[in-house]
Amino acid sequence: MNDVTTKSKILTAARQLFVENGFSGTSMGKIAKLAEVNYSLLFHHFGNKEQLWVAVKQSIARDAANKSKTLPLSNLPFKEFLSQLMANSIKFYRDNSEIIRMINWQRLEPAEQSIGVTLSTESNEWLDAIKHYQHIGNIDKELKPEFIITLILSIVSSAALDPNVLIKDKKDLKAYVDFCVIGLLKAFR
Amino acid sequence: MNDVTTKSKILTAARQLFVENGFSGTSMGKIAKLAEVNYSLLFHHFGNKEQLWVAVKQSIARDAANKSKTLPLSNLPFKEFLSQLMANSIKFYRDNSEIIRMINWQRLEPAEQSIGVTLSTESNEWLDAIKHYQHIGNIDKELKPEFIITLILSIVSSAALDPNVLIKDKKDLKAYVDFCVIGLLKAFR
DNA sequence: CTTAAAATTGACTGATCAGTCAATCATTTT
DNA sequence: AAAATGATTGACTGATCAGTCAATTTTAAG
Repeated sequence: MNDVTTKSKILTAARQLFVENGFSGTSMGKIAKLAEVNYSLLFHHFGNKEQLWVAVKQSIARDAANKSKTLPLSNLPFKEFLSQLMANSIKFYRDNSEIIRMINWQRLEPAEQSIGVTLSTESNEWLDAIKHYQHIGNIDKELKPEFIITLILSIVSSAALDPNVLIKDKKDLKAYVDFCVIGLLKAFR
Repeated sequence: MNDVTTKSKILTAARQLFVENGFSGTSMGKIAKLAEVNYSLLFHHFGNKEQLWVAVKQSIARDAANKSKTLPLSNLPFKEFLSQLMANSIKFYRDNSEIIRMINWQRLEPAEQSIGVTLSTESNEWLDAIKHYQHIGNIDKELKPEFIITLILSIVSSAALDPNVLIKDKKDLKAYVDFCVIGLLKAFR
């Protein structure tokens, strides 16, 4: 029953290699070697490569779920709310590059079953927060909350994920976030 | 000298498979089979797998360059300019999903040399257009043109690329683009 | 202590992988 | 017509791939 150790050693190694090289770029042999574990044990503990891939995705998703809480409190002034929302989201993306890579692999590689890694299951909470700020007059009530969320999310994800030529260091990023917050305030009023 | 036909048959097949499955997800054998060409000919015409991969990237980049022109004319009213810019860009992304997939493969898979497929080399023209609209008073002169471009680009790329739960059909997209244009007009003033 | 169950090992399979090579075929040059 | 050049073929290599299996060791239960 050294099972926990061995199984988790395999999972850790698989996670690292799958995140780095994707499904078809990773071989069971390399996973076994990295985990310092007999090759056959991978199949004993996980069945086959695809089941191991699924297990890795679930493991990453579980970790991500525990670290979420990107949404600030709705009793903040709207400007602060926006500012924190963007900062939190960008930090979340930055801190969870594993998930990001995994999501991107999942998008590109032939989809067996896309259950597993996803982002922003908290959409409903976002919607509620937006509606709240519409109700107290910070956001034009004519604007569709779905559009507002989509807009914010696309800004945030690009800022955090895309390697941007125009925004190089952290100072630039901070300035850019401020620029966006001020712009969004005007846009939504 | 049936070279043109054979070589291009290989390139076409390779392009399809590389775009679908990436570098390590594609085998030379499958390319040969799809191209209906002798296996050894791939090496005779392209050297090895990586050189074929590079050739495919160049081929895609070349095609994309010919189809660019996403930038509207700067003598349009700013609102029309923004509107057309977003529509053109989204259409460009939609029409060139091959390039998009290739860029994403390139981002994920171990980078040998990232020459080849890239987007928005026209950044300078974008900058000039923004500065022009700042000069004639449509955009606040205090705002950094780089930030403005980054913002527009991130909105556009997300709208075109990310599978969005909240925006399903073309009507939604059109409405969303209008929403963004109006918002950006207010934000930049 | 005995026995059953689980963990671990190493040897093995057949398929596929990228790449080579000498021989043949087709075309062009001289 | 002869020679040279390039295109094409098929047979081959050694490495790696995912996966199997029987035998052995370790651990847990009665």
